[in-house]
Amino acid sequence: MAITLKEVAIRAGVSRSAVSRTFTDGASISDRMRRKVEKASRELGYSPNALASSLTTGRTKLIGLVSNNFHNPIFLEVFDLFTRGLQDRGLRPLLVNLTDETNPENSVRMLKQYSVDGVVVASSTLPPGFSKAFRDAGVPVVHSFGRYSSTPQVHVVGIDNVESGRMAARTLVDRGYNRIAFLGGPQSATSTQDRFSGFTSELLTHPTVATTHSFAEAYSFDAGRAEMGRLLNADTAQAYFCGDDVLSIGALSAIEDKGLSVPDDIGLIGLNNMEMAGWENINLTTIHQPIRQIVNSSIELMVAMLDEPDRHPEARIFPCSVIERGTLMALTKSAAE
Amino acid sequence: MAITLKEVAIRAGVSRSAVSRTFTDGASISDRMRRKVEKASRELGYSPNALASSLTTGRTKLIGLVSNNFHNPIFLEVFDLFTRGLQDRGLRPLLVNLTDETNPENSVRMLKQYSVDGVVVASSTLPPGFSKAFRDAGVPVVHSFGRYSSTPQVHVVGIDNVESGRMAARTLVDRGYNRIAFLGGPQSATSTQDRFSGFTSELLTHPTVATTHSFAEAYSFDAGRAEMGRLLNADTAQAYFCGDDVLSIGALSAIEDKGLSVPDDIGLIGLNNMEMAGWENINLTTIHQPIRQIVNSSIELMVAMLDEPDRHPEARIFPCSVIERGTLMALTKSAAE
DNA sequence: GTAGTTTTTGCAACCGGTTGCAAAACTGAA
DNA sequence: TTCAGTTTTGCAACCGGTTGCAAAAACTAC
Repeated sequence: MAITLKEVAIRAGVSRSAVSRTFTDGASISDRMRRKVEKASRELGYSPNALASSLTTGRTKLIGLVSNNFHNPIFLEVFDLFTRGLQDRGLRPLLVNLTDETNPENSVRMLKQYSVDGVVVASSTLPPGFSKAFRDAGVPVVHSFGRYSSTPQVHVVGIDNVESGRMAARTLVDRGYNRIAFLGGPQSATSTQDRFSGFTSELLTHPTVATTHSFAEAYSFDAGRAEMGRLLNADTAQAYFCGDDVLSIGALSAIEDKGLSVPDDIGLIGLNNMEMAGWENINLTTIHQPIRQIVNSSIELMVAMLDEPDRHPEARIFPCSVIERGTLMALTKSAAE
Repeated sequence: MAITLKEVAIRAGVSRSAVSRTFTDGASISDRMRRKVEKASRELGYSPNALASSLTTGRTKLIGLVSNNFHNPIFLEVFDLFTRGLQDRGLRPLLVNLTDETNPENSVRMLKQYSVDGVVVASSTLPPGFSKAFRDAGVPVVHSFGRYSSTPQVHVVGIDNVESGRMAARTLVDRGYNRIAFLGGPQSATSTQDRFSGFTSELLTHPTVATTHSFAEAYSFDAGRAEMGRLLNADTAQAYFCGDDVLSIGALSAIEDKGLSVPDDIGLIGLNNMEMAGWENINLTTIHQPIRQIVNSSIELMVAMLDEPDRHPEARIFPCSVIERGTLMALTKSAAE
């Protein structure tokens, strides 16, 4: 069906090697020969079979893009950035959806069968052990939005979630709130765990501040809305740190349903700074996570690893910052209440 | 580096064919032999190279998943459904992001180089000519969310966008609105064009109803918000049909910013019935597009085509229905004003 | 024109599998 | 035991490319 190198060789009246070399840059071939081959392949509509060549070169330019975050709209942007960034470098993302799958075995096997050159794990919820499984299988791997460690076993690019939790706690305390709560994503997510741990550790230095916590079932609008709906029946926190903007926005919706208002009745701080957070009628105070840098840096790291697979594992951590908007009460010197 | 069939053969003391046949179901091999081979491969950690085998079998189980809708959150669900559905059938999605790319040539070439077994174009904005390019290149293709035609040149699965436009117009007219407007997605999108054409054609039968139209720059919250922001300064429509829920929700936000209220000041009807549309504080009246069925049906069609590539092109069109919520004024017998 | 050097070319083996074919091994009936 | 029929096995060619190597061709300088 498709035109092969052999057919081009015959038509051009040259050896198969000559055709191959025409399409391999850096190969030794004369201009005259190259022109002959190019003419023939143009006439036949030939284009080389990337998979066949991968057999001998050992490179497929296939990159496994593994994720389980298919409900947080921020990940649509993440996929957009990843796919375009990879494409721009001639790499092809083989997408693996891990929803409902927690162990790496199957994905590792599958991606090895397809001889991917590397794997990007794009997930804020999978544990480090997950990406380690790829490393152990000899596949270059970078974990984007993964858990920060000072002694990384695997390349990690993201933010320091513990610090972001601290930052949120500090911000709430500075505003004078003294009954505050953590509304996290799924408890099994490493990002939730770390944000929570930073949040509570920071509060140890403020023993007068009362704190509670709960977890939404997923990083999604609806989960945030549902969880806040429940909390409003019982909880009495003055302000919440929501582990993600989607949770905040879902929560906001639940608060409005109850006829309460933000920030007058309840304060809210999110994390991510997604586009919607900036809308006038949402106007969410939030912690900015530099998605674009994280993705680009992950891609660069991946590309670097293709040349140097045994590169020493590295953690690339980007700083977060508080984006002041309108869902917290104004900064005050003294504690409120 | 990775274990090959040959090494397994040596270890098991059998021929290479025997190993190959062990991993090919339907192949003629005795139980005793199979056990020997399985033991050896287990010991070595062998798993067959899918790409090498594709060379002789002509099947890669790779499916190109081509889209340019990386800003409409509904597509995160679409990707979720596609990737899981394909995975469940042993197929691997090779994701192609077409943002900023309007001609099919490059994608066709690239996907042929990777010998994909088929291509799913998941886009409501690409013209039919785009998917035809794949068919012309001899690649099985199904266009999901594509333009309906009674004489399809290519397999199409989706809704009848023209009819959905008519449905929206009818709904608005029935509610008694007589100054109504169309707020579409990008004008270049086929779905926008068709919804608009259905909308206006329906209004031909209601000559007393005044109508205007405009187009957002993208199918995104922000584009809807921006466009409605502009319209509120000039336009005087009583109700809008927004070509997508994201536009409606963006528009809603702009309306609230102006201090106007829905449906008292302005009526709104969307399309898609995304999850957020059901939130109490949004409560959007909208036209339901059966995403899940469309995706599943697309996958089934794709699978069928793998066995029967020359299948006659088919259009699978799913019906839409109006979901009554709170952004239109109540049904009335007489025209309002 | 010759010898030495560099570039270009084709041969043939290889990448990691599959598969048609004929020989080998097994089966069961006579 | 023999023999036809069936199943299992290995050989060798093939899938569509790449690449080391040596021969051929093209330069270079004398």
